[in-house]
Amino acid sequence: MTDKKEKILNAALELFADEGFKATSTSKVANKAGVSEGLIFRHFTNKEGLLNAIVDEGEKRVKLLYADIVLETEPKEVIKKTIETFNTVNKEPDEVHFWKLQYKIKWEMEVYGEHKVEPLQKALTKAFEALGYNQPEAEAQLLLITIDGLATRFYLQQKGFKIESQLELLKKKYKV
Amino acid sequence: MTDKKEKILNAALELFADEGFKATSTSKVANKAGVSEGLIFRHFTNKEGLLNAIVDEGEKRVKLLYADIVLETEPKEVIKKTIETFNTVNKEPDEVHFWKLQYKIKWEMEVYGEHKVEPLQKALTKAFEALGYNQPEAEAQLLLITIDGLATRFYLQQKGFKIESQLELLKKKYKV
Amino acid sequence: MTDKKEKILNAALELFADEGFKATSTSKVANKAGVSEGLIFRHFTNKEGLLNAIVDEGEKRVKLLYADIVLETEPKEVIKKTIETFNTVNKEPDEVHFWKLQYKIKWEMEVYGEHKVEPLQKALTKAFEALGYNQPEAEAQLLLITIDGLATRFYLQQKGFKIESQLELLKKKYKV
Amino acid sequence: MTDKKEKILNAALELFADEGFKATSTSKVANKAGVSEGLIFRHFTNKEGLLNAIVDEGEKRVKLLYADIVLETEPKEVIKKTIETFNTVNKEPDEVHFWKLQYKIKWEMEVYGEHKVEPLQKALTKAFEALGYNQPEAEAQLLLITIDGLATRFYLQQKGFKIESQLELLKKKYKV
DNA sequence: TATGAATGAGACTTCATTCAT
DNA sequence: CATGAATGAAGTCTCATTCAT
Repeated sequence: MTDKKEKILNAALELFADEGFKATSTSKVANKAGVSEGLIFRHFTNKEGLLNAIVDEGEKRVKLLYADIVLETEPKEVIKKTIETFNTVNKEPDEVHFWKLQYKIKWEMEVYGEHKVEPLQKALTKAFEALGYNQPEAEAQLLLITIDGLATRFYLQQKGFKIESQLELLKKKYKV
Repeated sequence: MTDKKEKILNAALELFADEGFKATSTSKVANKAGVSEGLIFRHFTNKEGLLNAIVDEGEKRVKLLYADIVLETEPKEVIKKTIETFNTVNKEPDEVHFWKLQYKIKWEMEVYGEHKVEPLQKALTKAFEALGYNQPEAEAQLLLITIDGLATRFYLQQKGFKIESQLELLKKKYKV
Repeated sequence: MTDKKEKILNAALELFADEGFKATSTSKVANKAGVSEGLIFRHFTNKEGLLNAIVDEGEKRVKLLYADIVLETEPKEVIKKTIETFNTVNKEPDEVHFWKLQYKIKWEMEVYGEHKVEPLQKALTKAFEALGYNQPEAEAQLLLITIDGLATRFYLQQKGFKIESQLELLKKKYKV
Repeated sequence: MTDKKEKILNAALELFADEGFKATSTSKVANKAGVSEGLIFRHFTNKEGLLNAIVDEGEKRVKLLYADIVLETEPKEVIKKTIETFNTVNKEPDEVHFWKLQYKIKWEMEVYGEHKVEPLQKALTKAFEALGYNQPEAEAQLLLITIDGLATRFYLQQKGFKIESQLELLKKKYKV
């Protein structure tokens, strides 16, 4: 990957995340990347190709993120790690743009990457089952949705919203 | 409100909700409304004015929706109604576009209409307090966020996502 | 048809004929027509739509041109008129661009409007048959191709090429 | 001539012939030739240089083609060979692209390489003179134009167009 | 009130060409 | 000789907005 290609990717990530895909012009991306507009198309074919490159790159990160949790055998640990992972990772300053983009895309493109979460959801279901919950599958889904909701808030209005205390409350509720 | 003005409003609501604000051209709106493009500007000044008209109209509906809950005095009833309101209202076929738009706007415009929920959040806080929860404020926020997350899933229309059973599970958890 | 729409059509006809379809930019057309570039697309959707509008308009003229010949009953007159029509009509100053474009398009788009000439070819075939030619169909085709070739020369290099004398020679050969 | 230079030439010939000069991008040529785009410019300076190289190369072939005819002394043979040459040569599968390109260029660049045909035209004029035709020069021109017209049809590939029978008919007309 | 022709800015994209390696 | 990254100008097209009627 050349230096300029990377610069395009980074500029696009930040702009797409902040202003949305449609609202970000390729010229704005080129400008921010310090690159000619044409280069975007030489490297990514399309504006959409640029988006895909970012999303694909993200897919990898998500898998990496879940890998650790999925391998966990202790039920309570699975739940705890699920909650904590989101607390720590999503806030890495470098990654905020990336995650914000993931959320933005859900709405702008109406693509909900369900398949990405599936392994995690299965691990959680097993954990709730082991812990004797009545509807383990529904519990797993509800927990993920709740965390998703928390992340949504976090990315939309960082000012004043303390995600940590909410995650602590969650942990108490699940006794993990 | 004239007949044509209303038609514009409805067409815009549907298109903004389905394709997003930026991605919807005024000509598409005019087309769908069966109206000349110029008329949009006579009635709403500009494209953003059209969006505002829709959002303002929605503000009223939201207040109406909460009015009932906020007046409730029985703590458990407050929680129960909060959960149920979302179950019933958001699914009225005619209103789906409206609510979907609300969610889309949150991301596209990064405007989170927190003030709209404030009265509801206060009522919930009081309810949790009355029921002896340790962190009533955080509890209220968490519940609203969870419901928000459920609604998000619902509007993104994941096939097979049964919001009712999730809401039932929620009610069990809160024993309401 | 509004004034400006007509101006676009005329400018495009002239430019397409002189420089070719691909080599003529829509901005050049707009410029020559004294019109904003966007108007081209409002009226014709596409650059290709603009071309089609011109070609369609031409289709009508071609039919009109043949109408007279096709109705002729005297065999020799059919042949004579076929030759003469091309001599007179194609040279009407206003029409030169139009006919040149027709020839250019044959090559640039590789569309040979065979169907347009069919009625004329049939009339010619009948005429050659009546006059006792051995291969009337082939004769008809050959005559049309020859005239086509003459027109080609005429439009490509007006300077010095005397189409009239060639057409006179043709008439002598067919004794009409 | 290096291997790669030749490959560029061949790719360009085919593409220019099929899609036209303007419509063929240098990148398409490079792609088809299996060569880097830059190499085109090292070898041919610019896109037009590439076209010229092809045309020049063709000039030689044309001269070669006519050489035989021009040297012929028997008048009827001159005419016969003129007609037959086009029948045989233009259809050599490998050469179709080359000849098609010649015709395309006539229209796209409005360059009619009259000088190329001059020696042939002179030879034909002399032949018609010897055979006692009234307007030998005009006859020579008309014959060439007719053959040109036939070739045009042939290269535009009208399905069902049998150039051979047309050329046979021509030969009968000239009694050769 | 309502239309629809018209505009100008800017969007995405293509492309011939240059240049460091 | 050969590559491929990079550029800048230009091309097609979209769109919010204006305005005469």
